[in-house]
Amino acid sequence: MVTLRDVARETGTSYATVSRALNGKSRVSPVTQKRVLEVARRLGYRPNHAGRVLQSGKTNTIGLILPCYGDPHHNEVAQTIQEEAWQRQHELMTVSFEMDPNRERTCLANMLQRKCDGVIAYLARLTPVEELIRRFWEQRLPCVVLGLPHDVHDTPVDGIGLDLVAGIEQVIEHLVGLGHRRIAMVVDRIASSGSIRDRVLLFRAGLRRAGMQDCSRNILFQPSTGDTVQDGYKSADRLLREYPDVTAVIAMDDRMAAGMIRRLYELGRKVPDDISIVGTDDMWIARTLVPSLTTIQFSPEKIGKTAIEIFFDRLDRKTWEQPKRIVLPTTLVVRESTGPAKSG
Amino acid sequence: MVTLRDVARETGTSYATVSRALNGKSRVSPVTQKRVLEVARRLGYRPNHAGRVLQSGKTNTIGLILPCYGDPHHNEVAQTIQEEAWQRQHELMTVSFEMDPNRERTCLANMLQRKCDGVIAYLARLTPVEELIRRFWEQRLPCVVLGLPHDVHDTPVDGIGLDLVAGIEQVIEHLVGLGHRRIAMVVDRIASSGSIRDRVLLFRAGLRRAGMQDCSRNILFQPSTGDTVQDGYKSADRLLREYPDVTAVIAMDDRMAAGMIRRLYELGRKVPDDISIVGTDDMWIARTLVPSLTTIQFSPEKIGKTAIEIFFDRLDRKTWEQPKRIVLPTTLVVRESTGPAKSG
DNA sequence: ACAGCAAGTGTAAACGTTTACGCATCCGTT
DNA sequence: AACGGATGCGTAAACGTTTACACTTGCTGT
Repeated sequence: MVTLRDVARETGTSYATVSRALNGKSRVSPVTQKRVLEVARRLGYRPNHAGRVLQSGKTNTIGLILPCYGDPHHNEVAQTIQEEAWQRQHELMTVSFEMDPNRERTCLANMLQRKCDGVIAYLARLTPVEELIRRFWEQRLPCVVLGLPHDVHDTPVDGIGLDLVAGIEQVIEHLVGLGHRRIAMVVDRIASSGSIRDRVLLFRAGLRRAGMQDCSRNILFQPSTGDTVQDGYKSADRLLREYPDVTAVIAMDDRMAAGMIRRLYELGRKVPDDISIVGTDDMWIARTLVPSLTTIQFSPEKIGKTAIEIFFDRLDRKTWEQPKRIVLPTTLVVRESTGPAKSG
Repeated sequence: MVTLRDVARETGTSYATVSRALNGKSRVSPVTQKRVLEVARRLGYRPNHAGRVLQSGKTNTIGLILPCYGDPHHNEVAQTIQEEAWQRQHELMTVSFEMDPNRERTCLANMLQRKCDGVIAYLARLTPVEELIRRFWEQRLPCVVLGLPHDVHDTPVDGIGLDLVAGIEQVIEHLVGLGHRRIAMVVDRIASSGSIRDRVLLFRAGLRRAGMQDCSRNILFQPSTGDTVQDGYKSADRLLREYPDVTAVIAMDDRMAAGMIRRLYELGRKVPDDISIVGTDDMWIARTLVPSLTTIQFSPEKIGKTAIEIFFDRLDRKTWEQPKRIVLPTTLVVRESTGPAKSG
């Protein structure tokens, strides 16, 4: 491994000068600088990250914590964040806890060891990691939680929520307008995102508000196999068996909807003629499926950009008085998978 | 920030003892250890990663470099790698260069600063980063390249390739057996994976071997929008216009195939009745689409596990004589998107 | 009773950087 | 001619760890 000292020896200067020449923050004579740069390149010098971090306290790295690789919506958010981070000369490093609460804790704890300057995270649930979250705040480390569930108004943490109230309201309105009266929601038992629990609650509230009874029975909990599509596939069978009179379904996300549509197709049920399906997240697949999916859209760009904004605001030590909470709007995108309720 | 010294002061010992107590590698009296652990917990001590790395030279982290978040196949591989890494007490940190050759270089260069113990990487092309790759080898840092293109037999690097020769052979055989004589391949102009170029070459060779003429015209290069599905969507229009007599298409990957199928559906063309489509990668979407996709399957588990195996083999300084190259088999999964060629 | 050994702990050095401080040197001004 | 300031660079300290080494105990075996 080539160090500053090696470069210094070869150049005939002190290693302080080499450091200065390479960083360009302090004054060095042009002649020396040129020589240093040349020697450094020739020797293949790379600054040691650990040494640099230890000294400067800055990693120039943002940690992104995801519940799983493979959620297209999260990936799109990651992409935006990556883009913004890159523009501000920061690196993005992503870790996934694969829906394992254990690993979720570990990931957060790891980040507290100063592996990065702060964190942006989708978390499954907040309460089990609240203590860790508090640490971030106390140590003045930026921590932005995405898809913030409603049950954590007291934890001191920045977050970006989604206006699910409005979103679900719109869906129900849309479906009711199409004549649907018996609507169900299909959900993974191990929810990938913290907001799933909220979705269930809000769905119930929405149904009640729309004047439908028997709301509590309208949630189909599908045991999770770890493969959301598969869960959707299986839930279609259960739906037909256990909720035979339902005419419209809201799926936890678009992957689940995709699995359901596939199974319904195999079983000879037509979407939306026999049953209407609404997805969530507006993943790329929603536009592509046949039929294309009616879905609740959250703008990944907006989420990513807002997250980065809050992050760098904190990083620049602006203020640490109050947690920032931003709620982003949702849009219902109507496509082919919803239609008039089957009469009868 | 709480350091070893803080804990030592509070415990009334030296910081060396604290370190020993916490790591448990050296002998400490049970009494002291217990007290140290308790104080450490009370103060909320977290070992500083940079300090630890600087001293020990070990990061216990594997770097995973991907061309983009959002490729489902890569994500599945990432998942397996994550799993294996976790079992061996290593963390996985993922970075994506979003198909930007510039960032690709930067990512690799960053990893050379010892941010992690080594790297597993999908690279777009090897030649532009060959110099960096060589550095890994020289510094005895594990570097496993996935989806290894065929043109880099001389670079000293470990790699896992896929038996595309056999894969494409099988596809052509399958299609020819169904009576197809005019087959095209559709490809992104900016290929996401290094092996795309190979796929094109091997496809041509395969056609030639199968006795078809005019092979050179059978590749449709679709300018990339960065959204592979969109590219597939657009390429369907071009295909019908520019290659009207083609009866079967091999798509660069399943997302592209999905886009094509969607567009063909909108244009009233039936798959596979009017045109057969073959995908690549066997992403989750392949099983879910209507019609489900005939596709070339690479086992993500196998790729991930093999990569990890090679990685840790290197890490334990076994041998550094020769690059390891492993070629994994491919399987053709026949589903609904291919059928008999339309006669006439 | 004393050598020898093991267990437990403290001291100090190292890992590779950045940067405050201080010392030369050089130039321009009086 | 002498002085002041700017410029360039070397010295040293610091960041938080781990660990080799040495030192004190207390114990065993002769």
